[in-house]
Amino acid sequence: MSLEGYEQLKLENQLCFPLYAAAKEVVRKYKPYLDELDLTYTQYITMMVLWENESMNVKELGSKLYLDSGTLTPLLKKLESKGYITRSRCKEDERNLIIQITDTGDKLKEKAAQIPGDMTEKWVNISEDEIEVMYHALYKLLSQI
Amino acid sequence: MSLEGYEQLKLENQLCFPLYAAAKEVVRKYKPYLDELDLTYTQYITMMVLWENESMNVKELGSKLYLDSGTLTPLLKKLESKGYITRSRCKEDERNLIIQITDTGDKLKEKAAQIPGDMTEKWVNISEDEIEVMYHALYKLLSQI
DNA sequence: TCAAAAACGGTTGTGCACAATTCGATTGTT
DNA sequence: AACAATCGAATTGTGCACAACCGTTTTTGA
Repeated sequence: MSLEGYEQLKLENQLCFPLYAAAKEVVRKYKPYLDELDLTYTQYITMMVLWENESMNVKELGSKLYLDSGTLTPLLKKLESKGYITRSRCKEDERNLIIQITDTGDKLKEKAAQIPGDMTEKWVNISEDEIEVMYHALYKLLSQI
Repeated sequence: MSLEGYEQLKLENQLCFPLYAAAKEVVRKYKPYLDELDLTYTQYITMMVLWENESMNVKELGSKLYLDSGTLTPLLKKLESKGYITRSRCKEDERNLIIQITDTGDKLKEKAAQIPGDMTEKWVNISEDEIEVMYHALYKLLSQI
């Protein structure tokens, strides 16, 4: 151990590290619930966008999810093979791939509806105020990209 | 679109999603700085633990980083091949693998020392109070695992 | 004492993430 | 009309993350 100092390089003095670790842990907590829907977390948030918008192209989906085609292309092919969505080229502009939710995919919404409630029960000890502050700070951070 | 409702299933009503997305974006912001050290973000936080503790086994490292051997084993082999650490079995208990930082690895600390400062400049618009609240809420969340 | 259990790290397989590049379709400009 | 630039998605390659399982070493307890 060389002398002292370098306080700023300690894990405990970073905000970024608990952000990174907590995000992973929260995703992990979702797993048992999502297993029942045969969805991963990333597939789940993709379905969330599609439950609100029956039809979107990959670009729009990516901008809402902060994901690019390198992540979405294989993921969407998996959702298609599960029968939850369809993938088809746009007639007016063949560059666009139109993602549409199927009836099967839409029905999943009913089973998924209880998940957010089950999950918030896990955020014990974290007050409404804290959640509010975090929500706004995180979106501020996301807006700066 | 089936009727209305399902408010809880909207992306914008989730705390988990901005947490997941912001964590990724922050890691991405580190990349240009870490490229200069030939480190990825996960390798960087691993080195941070080792800059504070010259010698640790994989288990201890994992519990500090919230990572398991499936992630750490290949990562540590890469750090070894870069010459930043050494890997050797513990004589007293052959089950343990001792990770030790090398002189080269320790020197990296000097170059890394400016990164936290460079990064905090990017958290513009987020107040000290908000950072404080987030820090404690995230660790509360991590403690509940 | 000695077999069962636990601990530790490694391996395998799946699924993201993301940078960089490629490819075909479309648009803008001359 | 022609062609360069742009756009949207796909592809390639690297590096996590994590569950599930395995092999070896150590500890435990009947």
